Amino acid sequence: MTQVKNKTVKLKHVAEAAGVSLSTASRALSGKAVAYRISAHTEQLVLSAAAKLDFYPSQVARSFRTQKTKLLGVVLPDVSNLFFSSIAREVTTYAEENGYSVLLADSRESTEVEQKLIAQLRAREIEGLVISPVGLQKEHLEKLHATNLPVILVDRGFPSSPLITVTSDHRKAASQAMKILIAMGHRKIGVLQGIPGTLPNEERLIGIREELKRAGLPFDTSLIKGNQFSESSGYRSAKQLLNEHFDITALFALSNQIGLGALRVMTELRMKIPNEISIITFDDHPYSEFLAPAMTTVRQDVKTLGRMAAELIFKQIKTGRKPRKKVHQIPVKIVERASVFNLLTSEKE
Amino acid sequence: MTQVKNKTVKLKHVAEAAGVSLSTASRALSGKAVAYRISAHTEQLVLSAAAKLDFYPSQVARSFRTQKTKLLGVVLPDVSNLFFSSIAREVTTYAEENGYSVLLADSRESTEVEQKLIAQLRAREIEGLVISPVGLQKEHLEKLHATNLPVILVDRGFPSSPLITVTSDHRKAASQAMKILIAMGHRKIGVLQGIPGTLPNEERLIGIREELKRAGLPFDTSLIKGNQFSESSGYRSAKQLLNEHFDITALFALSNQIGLGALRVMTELRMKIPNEISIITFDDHPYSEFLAPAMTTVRQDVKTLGRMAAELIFKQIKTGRKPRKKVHQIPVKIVERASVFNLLTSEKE
DNA sequence: ACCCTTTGCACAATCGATTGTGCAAAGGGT
DNA sequence: ACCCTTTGCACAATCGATTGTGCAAAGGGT
Repeated sequence: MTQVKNKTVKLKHVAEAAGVSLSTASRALSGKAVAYRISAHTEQLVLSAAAKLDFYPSQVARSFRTQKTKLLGVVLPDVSNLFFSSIAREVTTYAEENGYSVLLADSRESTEVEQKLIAQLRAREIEGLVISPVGLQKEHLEKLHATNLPVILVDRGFPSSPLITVTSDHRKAASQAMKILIAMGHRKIGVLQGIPGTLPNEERLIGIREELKRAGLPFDTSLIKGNQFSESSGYRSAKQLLNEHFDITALFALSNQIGLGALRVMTELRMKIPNEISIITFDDHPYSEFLAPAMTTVRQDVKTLGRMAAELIFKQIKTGRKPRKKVHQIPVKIVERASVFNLLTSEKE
Repeated sequence: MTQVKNKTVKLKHVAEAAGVSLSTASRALSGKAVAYRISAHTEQLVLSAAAKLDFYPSQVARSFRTQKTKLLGVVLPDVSNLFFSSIAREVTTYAEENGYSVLLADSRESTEVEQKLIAQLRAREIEGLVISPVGLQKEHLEKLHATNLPVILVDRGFPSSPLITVTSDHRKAASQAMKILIAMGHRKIGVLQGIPGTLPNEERLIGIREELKRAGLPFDTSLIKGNQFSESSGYRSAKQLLNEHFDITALFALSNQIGLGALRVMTELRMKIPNEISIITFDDHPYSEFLAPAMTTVRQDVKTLGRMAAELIFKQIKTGRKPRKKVHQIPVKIVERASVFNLLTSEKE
């Protein structure tokens, strides 16, 4: 359907121009000429008429008739965060390659708007949903899942849920980061957490606890602060932690935004990293290596996260079957740079 | 239309359950009870039947009938770049508030895929398009514009085109940045440009030239390198520039990604910023102030860019009239930090 | 009691494509 | 020459909502 100055060319016009019926025009245009024994000659008539009229079929009429929208929903808590926008990019690119379009929505870390957005997307009859949910409630998602709408969760999942999830190996990631800190002699490590109760946060805490235990160190919950994966939460909790525990030597920030908040505190307090305080932060970033000092980070394989989510959703859309494997864990990589001080080899301040 | 285990509840079922006709059910549900004199009692019957059946109307059927999709297309050259993802966020949020959904597409800086994506979006009958085009070709966009589809360009526009554009005041921005460099005593300034021929790039070059002229300095085109707004282009051109001009004291990077490439060159060459080389880069970033050293940047008001694009597109969709003003220029702000060396007050190396 | 207006809803067309089916004409075999 | 198969297309139903219009019943005025 091409709109030229309020006049829309429809299949009817193509059929008339080619001197054939609607059905013949439709079949010729959708490459079904052979299957329906349209002669090569009529096929050409239709194709050239369509080309001349600059016709393209209305997707909404087609969707309506075929009951397939070729629409994929993508819901993210913050599209402007590199972590999520990278996932969005992978998924949209993959979708486009498969002839699907992506409806993108931003839940702003609110379960309430998340639910509204999902309702909107369902009304639009998306064929699948890729979502990084806020992660505190799962009922609305499990209901969706039970409905047979293909749903893939990215990053934030739920323990022992039937929902299919693609996420990093948070536990191992956190434990490895802690291992580095401990190996460098750090004993009192503040944790700047994200949203308590969300899977990434809890898994990371488990990893942290495991590593502390392995080193024979106590798991002191007063060293864990924060309630959002945001810069402001990181800022507040870093400040509070440094206030309450004068002898903290290292901070572990559980997201890039939280890390940013911690950095702000350090500049305000004129605390030198790593000499006065060591930092490791979750999520690598192009800028990480150019920070003062270069930041040691936990790099999630965001490309693979996005790509696997895309692959899983399309497999499900095509086969109509849910994958057996519930949780797909992607390995992470610690990128060691210069933000961790070695308390053992260096002289202490 | 609610799907529960392959069974879809349609308006028909609601009407039957309420014991009314399709038309009455439709009108009761869309709040037209009063206008069509549906009694409060029947209205209630319909509403509770719909609630009980968990009915919601099929947007595709509705779109098909009303010829309104309530769909907005957004096309960006790189969704994962903070500059663009921030625009995406503003536009999607605004769209959602207005009952519209956003179809997001990523052109990967290719005019060819941009055209394909636009064709896809048109086939889906979007009611408006917000696009940051690649910026080298405009014919396909002007054709769209002539078609009466509301189109708003963001960031990259075209000189003397009927297309409505929201963009920063690139000329003034670049000129102010140059003014700072010149005031600090820099005379030989390398420019790491983006895609030549695109409006932001050309406007920035004009601003640069104007400021040089004002200062009585020559505009040396051999000091301008680069062909993409990407990190790799920034890397290559910074390297080349430093090779060919041993006496360059400052670099002006025309995008955040380009700046990243320049930073990489400096670490490889172990050149100290700002002592050995000064840098100003376009586009501010949360990390900019924590870089080594804190980066002086040109901060585009990306929220306003996105918001104004959203406002303009919806005004156009609602009124059906194109705004008279073609180019909406948003002021920028220079954020002075520590990446520019003052050659005049400090001793020279 | 009669007529006119208002109330309260139902009928049926419609949006633009896709697709199962049917039928005439052409072709082919004996 | 007759019959059967194949070729090549057209007819008409259909997807699920919205909306202009019409009509019976109720109400109201004199």
